[in-house]
Amino acid sequence: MARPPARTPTRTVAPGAADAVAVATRATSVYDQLRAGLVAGDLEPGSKLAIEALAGRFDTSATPLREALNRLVSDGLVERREQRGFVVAGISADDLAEITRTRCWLEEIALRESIAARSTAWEEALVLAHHRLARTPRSLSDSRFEDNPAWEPLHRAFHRALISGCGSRWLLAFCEQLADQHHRYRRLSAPRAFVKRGVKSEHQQLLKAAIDGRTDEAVSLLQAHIETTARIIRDEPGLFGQPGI
Amino acid sequence: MARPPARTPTRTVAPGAADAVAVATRATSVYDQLRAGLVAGDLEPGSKLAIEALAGRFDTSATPLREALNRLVSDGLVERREQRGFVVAGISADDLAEITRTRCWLEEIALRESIAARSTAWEEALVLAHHRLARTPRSLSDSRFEDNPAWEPLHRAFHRALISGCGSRWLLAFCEQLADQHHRYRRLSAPRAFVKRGVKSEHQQLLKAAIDGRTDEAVSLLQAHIETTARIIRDEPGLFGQPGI
DNA sequence: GTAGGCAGTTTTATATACAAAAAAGAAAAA
DNA sequence: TTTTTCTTTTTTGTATATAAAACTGCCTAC
Repeated sequence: MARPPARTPTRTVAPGAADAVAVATRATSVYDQLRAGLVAGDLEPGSKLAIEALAGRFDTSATPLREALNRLVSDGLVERREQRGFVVAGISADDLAEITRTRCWLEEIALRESIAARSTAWEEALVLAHHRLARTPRSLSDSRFEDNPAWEPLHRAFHRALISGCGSRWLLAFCEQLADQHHRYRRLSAPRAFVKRGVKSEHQQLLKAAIDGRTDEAVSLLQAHIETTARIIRDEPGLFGQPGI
Repeated sequence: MARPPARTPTRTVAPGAADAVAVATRATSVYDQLRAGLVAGDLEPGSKLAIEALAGRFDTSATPLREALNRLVSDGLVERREQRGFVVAGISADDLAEITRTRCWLEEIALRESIAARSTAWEEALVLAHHRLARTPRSLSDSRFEDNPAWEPLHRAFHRALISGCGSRWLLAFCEQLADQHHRYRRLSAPRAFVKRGVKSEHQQLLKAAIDGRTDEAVSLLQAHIETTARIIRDEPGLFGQPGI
């Protein structure tokens, strides 16, 4: 499921105000870490998530670990096998296609609504997010691809900014969930593949179209952006089923 | 969140096949029961979900109960207050409006895709679902409204059948989640209000339009259906904030 | 050689025990 | 009376212990 629209901010530590916000609970901390690892594709799909082993790894006990795993099931990152524990969610070409299609549908609506309701604050936040993304190199090295860990969060922030004005926390949560899924597929497919396309220019055009209120064009660009990424993942040899023998 | 697309069937008991399906775990059983109660509006929004009390009520211990609550948070039916336990998810006019809007958006897509991809199997399942719904009275009594518990599951099944051909388990899961939310609002607003409108005829028209492939018309009818229900809930006096004093 | 079954081991799911944080209440100060 | 501070109680969150289910490997029967 998508986790529900974040009524409670995900932040777990007080920002420094007088009114102390509760400190992160152990289950939440494990959830965050495991989630990050799953989205980053660190764990192989279908592999077992043994309670004891993980409890040791995160220096905690079974109870908070099970809670974290239960939450991750709702995120679609973990599968629960009743009486048989938990495994990392599986992947398939079909699933990727469904995620892609659904994401295109949902982000189209969200983007249209965002643009229709556009405000100065939204535009400014968008420009800012784009600026931060644009000045951050995708790769740490010029000659070969070496993932810049700072890039992805900014990329996500830009896409979030695009649709943030849609007026539905539910829709935003759904989009976020689908984006997480996409991200996982991307990381699983080619952890170190070099991006050959002009992602930078794609973002640039998208920004302009959105700001200028050219809705249809912005939507086309966004969908093309999503679909291109998905295609690259899909065509990666050896990701699904039989490796490219 | 939406819970993820149901890869594992929600059914928890073997359907009778030779290959025994794992029996429901305690956490799952509690989850199912609590969920039913929440969706049925049995618990007041914002009220505390005390672990001990609930554990006693369901004749189990804290661990499975906490797991169930964690899952319900992802469904948006329960809120987690870090270090302060769990409460029944709150309601508000704004939230209802967002749910309604989002549901209209998503079900429009799902219905369009379903109709575009329509098959004999889909049509027949739809007709069947409608037949079962149509022959089931909304109220057990003719003179005054007395909820017929058999009606709602059939209603849900009909709506699910409408969009079931959309080709995205993700989208279906999102729609399901939003429908659950709507259902909860409906039950909270007027547990015993008499329905004055021609729901039956609305369904009839919707069925015809869908089967005949009149997509735009079917979408309009579906959205009107959703919005009418939402309006009735919203206008119910005393649901949100200050009661209608 | 393969299928079926039976002990032993491992792992899951649940119950219980315990530490720490929050809530409630009582007493003192403004 | 209202506010504040300190204790007491309650409840949450976590660790550990235990029962039950699933896996493993070996043995037997066909």
